[in-house]
Amino acid sequence: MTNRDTATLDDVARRAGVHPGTVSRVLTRPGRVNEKTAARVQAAVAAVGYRPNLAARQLAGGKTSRVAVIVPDITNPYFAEIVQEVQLGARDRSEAVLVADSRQAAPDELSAVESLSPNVDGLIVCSPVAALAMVRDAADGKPVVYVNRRGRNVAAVHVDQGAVVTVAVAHLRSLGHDRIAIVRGPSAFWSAEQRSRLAGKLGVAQLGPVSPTYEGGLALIDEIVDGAFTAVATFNDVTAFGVLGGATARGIRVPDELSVIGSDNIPFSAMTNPPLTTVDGRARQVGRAALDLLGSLLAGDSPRVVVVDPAMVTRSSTGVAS
Amino acid sequence: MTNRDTATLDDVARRAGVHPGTVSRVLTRPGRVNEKTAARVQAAVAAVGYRPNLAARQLAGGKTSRVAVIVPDITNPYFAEIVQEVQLGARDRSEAVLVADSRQAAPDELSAVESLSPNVDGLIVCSPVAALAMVRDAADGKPVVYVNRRGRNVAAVHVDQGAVVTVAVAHLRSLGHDRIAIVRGPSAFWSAEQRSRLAGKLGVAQLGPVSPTYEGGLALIDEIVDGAFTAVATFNDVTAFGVLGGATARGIRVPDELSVIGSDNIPFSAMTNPPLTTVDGRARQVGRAALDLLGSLLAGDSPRVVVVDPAMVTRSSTGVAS
DNA sequence: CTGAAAGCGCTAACAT
DNA sequence: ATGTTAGCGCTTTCAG
Repeated sequence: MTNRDTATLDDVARRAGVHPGTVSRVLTRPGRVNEKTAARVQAAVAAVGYRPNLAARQLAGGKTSRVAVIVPDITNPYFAEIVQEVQLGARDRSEAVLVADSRQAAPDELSAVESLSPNVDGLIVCSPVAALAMVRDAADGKPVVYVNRRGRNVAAVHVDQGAVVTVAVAHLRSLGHDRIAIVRGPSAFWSAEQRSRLAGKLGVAQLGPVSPTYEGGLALIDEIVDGAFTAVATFNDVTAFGVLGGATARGIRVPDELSVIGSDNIPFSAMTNPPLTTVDGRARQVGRAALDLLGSLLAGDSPRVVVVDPAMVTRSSTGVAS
Repeated sequence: MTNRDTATLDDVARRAGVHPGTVSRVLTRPGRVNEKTAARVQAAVAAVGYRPNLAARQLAGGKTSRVAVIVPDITNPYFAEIVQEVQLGARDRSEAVLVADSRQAAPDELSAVESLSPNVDGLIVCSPVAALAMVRDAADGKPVVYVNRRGRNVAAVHVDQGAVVTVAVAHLRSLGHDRIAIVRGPSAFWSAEQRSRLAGKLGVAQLGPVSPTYEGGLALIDEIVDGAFTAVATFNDVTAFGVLGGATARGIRVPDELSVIGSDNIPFSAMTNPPLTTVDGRARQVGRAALDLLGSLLAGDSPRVVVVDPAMVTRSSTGVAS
């Protein structure tokens, strides 16, 4: 009916015949207490089914047992997988996960960080578009891990963007293509800028920038035809779907007349017709690494950067140059 | 650098020249305080940039300003859209959103509800597979809204499952099909059972049950061929993608030889080849309604059930019977 | 309508 | 190694 009375720390203390302070120590600082009393306390905890009151804990000690994840679009399976992985990992550390969707708008991103940070132990910010200094300020001292963005002296985990381009272009060249274009993503994205830089070095043509959506890809087909490209590497899988759609609409056969390669390897990329060749962005690995990194920050380590290697996934949207 | 000192309620009180208790009243029970003092307090709040400490608020008063959403699979865009919509709405009510992914396993679902409920004002549980009574118990008195599941005397918002079947079958029949099959979803799903019941009444053949995944759909193609069905309505879009994939693999042309109709209308369903005809499950509307309903529960209203009408989305995976 | 005082459940300094 | 004592910042009685 109503709340069954929740056992409190004092209840545990009473049952174990110790002072509440001791129970607290057992629960938060293992080792600083006698083994036998600790055991007795643990038994009492189990016996009464004690569950710590997080609000009280936060108020007294500052620890929230919550982390926040901010994503540009939870509807994009790449980020959904990251969130899922973070949530799984967090569950194991008995942390809850707050999520906010920034719709890749800097103001929303900042206000999410600002409103969430007082109530979490740390934050994971995916593909931030706001200036890193502003995000840091908004986080107000709480540790933050950046995903797919790096910066001076901040913790980050990101896919090796240079490798994404290298690997895609190498795949295409091995198929005999020499009229290759890569599609630029929005310039607010760090990843887009990184790829663009490398594409320049590789002497590969660049299309766009376009928004990383189906429509963005669809709109590209004219440029592709006009440029007589035989192969195109898109910014992400959804954009690749758009290119595929545009090709179908124009009667261009993939991969016979045009090779298309995506990026991310979202599950749906295996379900298109033809199945999409893509570069795996390792969403799960990224999510897991981000949480681990946040954990190490929380433990007092200094910021590190984790670079994740992408991987070619060859399916049927790429073929030998005609 | 470190936390810029956060203004406290006492600071506001001091600045406004009133007692802290009064500030609290102004903030939580508008109307119970003199207009002029209220205005003065509001001014002080703005002046010092006061932000309430949620932990303290929860400890003292019980309100958390958080809601939890539990989904079976955040990676499924149908649920991602619901979550996105809930988060958007929650932002407007300055509530934060906790999310947990239950992987459609009853134990995970229950433990998520149990661990989250003490720290939220209410919960939205999507497509629960655990018994409703157990979920209610796990929620320990916190209001819960069920999505796509109904039960005795509980608040719920769900798509009219009967209409999903009716609409799909009507569409197919209008195209001249009379060898129609519907695909059953897992029997733990309320929606699956509802549809199955109606399919029985409609005299439509039933395939499965299969898991609501790509693989589930893929595996169905033999049954479809063996049954000489000319049209199939799947449990959700992802399953439809599997059927599409299976058809392609067997050289069966869609829609010429087989009409396929999905359910949900996830964005990707417009991006397949051919684009999928499907029944829109109104994810955003469902998400919004769930949050509103939770709000009304929180306001003290009694549980209601909101039924959302699905809508036919005709694209190119269905055609006239051959 | 507003001031005063108590206390939510816990952690962290300080004692012992 | 454990007991003791203060609060954390807020809401909510209870007075007046």
